[in-house]
Amino acid sequence: MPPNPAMKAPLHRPAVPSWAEHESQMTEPNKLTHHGVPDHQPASGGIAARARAAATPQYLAGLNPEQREAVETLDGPVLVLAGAGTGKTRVLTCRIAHILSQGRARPGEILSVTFTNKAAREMKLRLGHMLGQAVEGMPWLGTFHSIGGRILRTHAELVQLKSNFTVLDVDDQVRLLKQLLAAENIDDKRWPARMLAGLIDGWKNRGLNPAQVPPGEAAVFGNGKGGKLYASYQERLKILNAADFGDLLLENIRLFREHPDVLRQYQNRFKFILVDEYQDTNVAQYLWLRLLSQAPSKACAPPLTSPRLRGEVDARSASGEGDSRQTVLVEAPPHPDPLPASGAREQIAPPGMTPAAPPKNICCVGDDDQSIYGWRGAEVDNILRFEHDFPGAKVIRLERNYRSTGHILAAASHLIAHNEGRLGKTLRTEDVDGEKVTVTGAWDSEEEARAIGEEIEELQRGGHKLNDIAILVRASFQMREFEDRFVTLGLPYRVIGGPRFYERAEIRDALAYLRVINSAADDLAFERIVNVPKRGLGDATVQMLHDHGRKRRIPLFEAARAVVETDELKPKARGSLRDLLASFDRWRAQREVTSHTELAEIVLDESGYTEMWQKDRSADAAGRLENLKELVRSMEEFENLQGFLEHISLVMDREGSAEDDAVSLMTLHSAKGLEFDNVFLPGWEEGLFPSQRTLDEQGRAGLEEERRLAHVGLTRARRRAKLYFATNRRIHGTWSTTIPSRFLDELPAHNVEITESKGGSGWGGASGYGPSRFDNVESFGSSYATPGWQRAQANRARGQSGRHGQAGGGFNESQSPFSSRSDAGGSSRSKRGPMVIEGELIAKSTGTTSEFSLDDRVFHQKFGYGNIVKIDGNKLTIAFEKAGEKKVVDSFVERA
DNA sequence: TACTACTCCCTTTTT
DNA sequence: GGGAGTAGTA
Repeated sequence: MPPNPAMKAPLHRPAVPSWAEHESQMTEPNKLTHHGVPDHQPASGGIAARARAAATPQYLAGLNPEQREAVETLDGPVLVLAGAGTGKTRVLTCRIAHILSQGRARPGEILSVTFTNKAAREMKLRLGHMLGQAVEGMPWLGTFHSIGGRILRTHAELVQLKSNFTVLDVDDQVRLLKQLLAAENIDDKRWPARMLAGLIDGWKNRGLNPAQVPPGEAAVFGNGKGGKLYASYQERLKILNAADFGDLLLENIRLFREHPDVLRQYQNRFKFILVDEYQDTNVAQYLWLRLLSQAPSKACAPPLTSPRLRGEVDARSASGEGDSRQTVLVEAPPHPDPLPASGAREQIAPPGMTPAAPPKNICCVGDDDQSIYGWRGAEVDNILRFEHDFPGAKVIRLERNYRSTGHILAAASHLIAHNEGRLGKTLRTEDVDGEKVTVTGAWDSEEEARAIGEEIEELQRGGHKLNDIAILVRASFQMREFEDRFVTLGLPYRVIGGPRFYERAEIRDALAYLRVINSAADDLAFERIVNVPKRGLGDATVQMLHDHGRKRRIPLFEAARAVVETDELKPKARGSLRDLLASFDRWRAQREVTSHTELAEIVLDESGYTEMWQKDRSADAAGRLENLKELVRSMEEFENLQGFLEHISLVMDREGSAEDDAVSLMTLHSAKGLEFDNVFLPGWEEGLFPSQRTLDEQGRAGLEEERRLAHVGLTRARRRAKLYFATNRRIHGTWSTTIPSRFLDELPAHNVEITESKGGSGWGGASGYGPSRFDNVESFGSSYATPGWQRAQANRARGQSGRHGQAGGGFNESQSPFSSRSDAGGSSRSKRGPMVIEGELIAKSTGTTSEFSLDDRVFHQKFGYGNIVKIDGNKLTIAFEKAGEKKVVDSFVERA
């Protein structure tokens, strides 16, 4: 099964100016007529124009008045406050269609930015439906980072980079910082590189280069060396011809500031700017947008040499004078930071900006109530003060919700109304009231998972698709319990989020090989793979190469070349290093004559990398090999190695296949933008949700962000929203008693139903929900009628489990599908059911004997390889090489 | 150099 | 409870 079918289609192609050829066609009026977009006469008023006005174009037909206004208001700044489920993406795409069909701009003149590749892809897809192939020609529709990166590559020399610069991922970043810490003799125990990476990232998010970081802030790290480290990190990046994610924007801003002519070029190009999820923009993104959204300089002084504008930028980006922070617009929450909360913001957008340089046709779409990324630098403030920043802005509110039923919407609205820092929208629906939002208490988190599992099976029995069901958790550690439970039930599920494809070790290793081939100066890549697979080139060797490299100011690869000519290394190390260098020389030569995909295969093969995983006995080795194949496959999308590498780190992401019917399990954060008929929201407890840590660190602002998160969670639901809280939860390994979340109390009683859970024991009346006993337990028992049982049977027949064929089913005595006899209601929660009963059940239920025999070697998705030590019907006892001895039903293993 | 044993810490996550 | 990362030893 292809683990990742979605990967093939949506990868960006290298930014070839494919539109150039098409652009001329765009001037022909009728080019867009097919696919429903009406023809137009460019700008030539008269009869045609009136005719056009009379006939409502098809793409406008389905819009409500507010949406339509948002689409048709093309001139001047527009802020669209689009509540959850009000048709935000639709407005954005229609607006683009409108601009094009009105002949107001060509595709290459529209800048349209999103945060995620997924959102960009979605927009391209929808535009594709509206306009036909024309979207191929939306070259400037993409994420902030990919567009920033693209601009940066075109002008790389101006910011001391080469156009083939590498984009570093967090891992590379940390490794580089570790080296710098070592060079400065800073104890990386006390001052972890990861922390510094976080700080630098934060500074970059705020648009601060090393010189602009307020001294006080820079000093908190490494005994005052934080600023210096940031500076030397930036220097190192230039030497390595590399940029990190933050640089893609920050260096772009620098480019624009230092080269007004370049800026002007882009200002001239972009006639229209559209921004998705504006509430999530950080300061750097704001600055970047501000620069681009100035009218080109013909009417006024070049924007960035204008003292006023420079003042703005500097104020915004805190030039170290101490007055560095933007004030929080709507009533500053208690802030630990003692910075003066004065009018820094006031200088940012002096009202006088407009007359000389009217802002562009910029349209930002967002929802302040869905701002949930404050902790990583997003400034809700940006959206809260849009009208101030863009004088004359038109604000359009989309409040008609087309997603959820009345009760759900009322609950969500009532909840979010407890926030003070908001622009205020009231979502309304014409839908029926539907079912009330339910709140259910469970004795502990295990029982919560059991109860939700039950409800899901109930829904399934009622004909609901698993694809229409989602469980949204606050923190990812909550997922395990559900996974365990679903494995037990044999309920198919998929985890959304988690490590991205290109973050996986095997993918990064493979990429590192290719990076070294592409650029011998890529020290970080070289270091990553020099001893992977093991070649006897350990720390000592690498350290020596570093010393050499530093001394002579040459990259590690060159240093290695020099060192093998000496006898500084032991013969063994020297030999294997020489082999490695020779391999790279060979691969580089082959690059000229073979395709990049072929080359990748050759490299993975000859380096021994594939072999390393083939020999690996751990359970995920097979998946890793599969991922490597997928990587090679995905390379076909690109023209050459260079193009592939340029885009891979920005654009590669993983989409679980939506083909199989499965329950979705994800965090609330990753649920933003999605919707499901049935949404389960477990873990509504004080400390977990709202998160205690957020409360401690961010005070009321944090609480409000948590509340927005709750709002996001609720508004994901179309028909049913089911909240849960547990009285006892295991946090960091220890059980602690919890109280229901304050958010539950903030829900309107009228729209909420407190359901008596079916089992478990009391959660005190602390929340006002009253005591309840969970004593009706039998429903959790193993019933042959449950979908779970039937699925288990089916799985057995098919010989696979529910999770994308990845993490396997299988169980040991603590998580057997048949041992789930709840002993809830008591405080003693013995996890394991009586084995004897289990055995009987299995013997009775399956009746078959195993096709395996003693001592067979088998493979299990979750536990890896092992040998069968005991057979009991279809139940095998297997001694796994890594996981130890487990009891597993035979259908979960295959012969190795 | 490589493997094991111990310690530490423990939201959220995109690019 | 467990994963990751480090220190210590074969």
